[in-house]
Amino acid sequence: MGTVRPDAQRRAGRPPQGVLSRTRITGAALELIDEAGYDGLTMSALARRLKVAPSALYNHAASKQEVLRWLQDHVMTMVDFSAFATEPWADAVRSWAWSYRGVFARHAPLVPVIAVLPVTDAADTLRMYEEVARGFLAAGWPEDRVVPAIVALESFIYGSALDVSAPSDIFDSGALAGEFPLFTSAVRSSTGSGGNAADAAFRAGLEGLITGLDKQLAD
Amino acid sequence: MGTVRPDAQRRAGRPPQGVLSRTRITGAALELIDEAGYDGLTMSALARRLKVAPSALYNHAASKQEVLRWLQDHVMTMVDFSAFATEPWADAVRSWAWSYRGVFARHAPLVPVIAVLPVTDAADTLRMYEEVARGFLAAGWPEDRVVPAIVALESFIYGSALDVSAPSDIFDSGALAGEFPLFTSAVRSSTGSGGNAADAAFRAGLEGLITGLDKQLAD
DNA sequence: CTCACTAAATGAACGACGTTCATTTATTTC
DNA sequence: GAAATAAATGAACGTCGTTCATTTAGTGAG
Repeated sequence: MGTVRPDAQRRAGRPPQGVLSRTRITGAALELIDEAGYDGLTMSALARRLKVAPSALYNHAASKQEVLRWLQDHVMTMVDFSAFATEPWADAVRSWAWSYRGVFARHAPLVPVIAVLPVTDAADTLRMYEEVARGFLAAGWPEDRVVPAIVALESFIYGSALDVSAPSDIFDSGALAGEFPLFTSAVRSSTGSGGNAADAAFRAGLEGLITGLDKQLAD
Repeated sequence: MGTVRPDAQRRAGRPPQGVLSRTRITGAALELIDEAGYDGLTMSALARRLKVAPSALYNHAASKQEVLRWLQDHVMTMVDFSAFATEPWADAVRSWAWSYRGVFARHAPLVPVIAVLPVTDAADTLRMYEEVARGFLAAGWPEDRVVPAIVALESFIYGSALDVSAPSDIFDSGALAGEFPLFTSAVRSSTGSGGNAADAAFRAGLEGLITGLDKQLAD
């Protein structure tokens, strides 16, 4: 009897073929974030986009935290670490770090999530670490110093990713400028020289880290 | 007629002497965090501790965000930057950075707040920046490179503070260990050598940054 | 083939949280 | 002394993450 109603609401009960999956949820979450930012990423909005009731999500993800974990692992695939296979260590680190920061600057709210979340079962994330570790070892790093060095670089990268999303006038001392003349003047003279402030800080720190770590290796 | 009832509930209307203030709200928030962590820091819990209705808080703070801003500024006073007045640049940076990281490791949830929040009207925060800037200038840093260097150090410090609050088994590759042998082995050999993993990474990165930045200055 | 079991959807409901608003009372200002 | 402002109460709201009973479809054992 009933004709097919394409946009009709789904009846209750298990649908003929699966509607949801980790992949589809992660994809929808990414689209949502691009359109509405992380504030727009709510379980309801996610469900709406997937044309599903919010509670249906909980048949696949145990919590919103888990969705964020999937997201983090997926976002990690956007980081370009290919240079470790071809370039010398310093160049590879430089290219990897810029890519890494760029990706997470657009996903700053994930940073606190990542930093605290175990990497277990995050295959894509582990893939990156494996290749980066290979690059360090190939450059002659002793095995026991590889992970601390990577963690140090990552800490800098995460902090810098947060810094990118800061407003450009973050250091505006406002009415208190008179009380803090040295700093106020230094802020002016660094922004005055053109170019993005966050980029300048990242470049300075990254180059410092690269030469500093390299020097540690020589000792 | 009515005897004084010390623990009686307050009547509506403005009380004879002020009950709330920025200082008292910030203090109560800190106590609350110490006892119940940042998850326990809700406007209701804050109000309860101050023996006040939740809505009363909004006569003083425009939002919870503003309370966090106060908190951030207050927490900043716990950072010890006194070494800039007495020690040589590298030693001062080292001592400041360790203190800074230590403080914010205990206040990791503030990190994303800080990184995005303008410093305007945060007098205590500006006080620190002023003194740090003075130290850099005294060490011969050109004015236009002071702020990028400070921001680079801060980015590293914030990222490292997040790292401290990560679980120690964050790099446990679990069932996937077989697929990523180099990284898995490197993780084992770095944790095996005793000592705190986060501390080792922070030390490596900080020393790298200090020598790297110092070298940039020489050029 | 059938029957139990499991997977996956709906929709109603909950509790917590941040926040707003009308109201009341005290203090400050003119 | 009157008017304006500051600061409290208490009720209410909307959103969000999450749970649960219910319904339906696929799956596997005998």
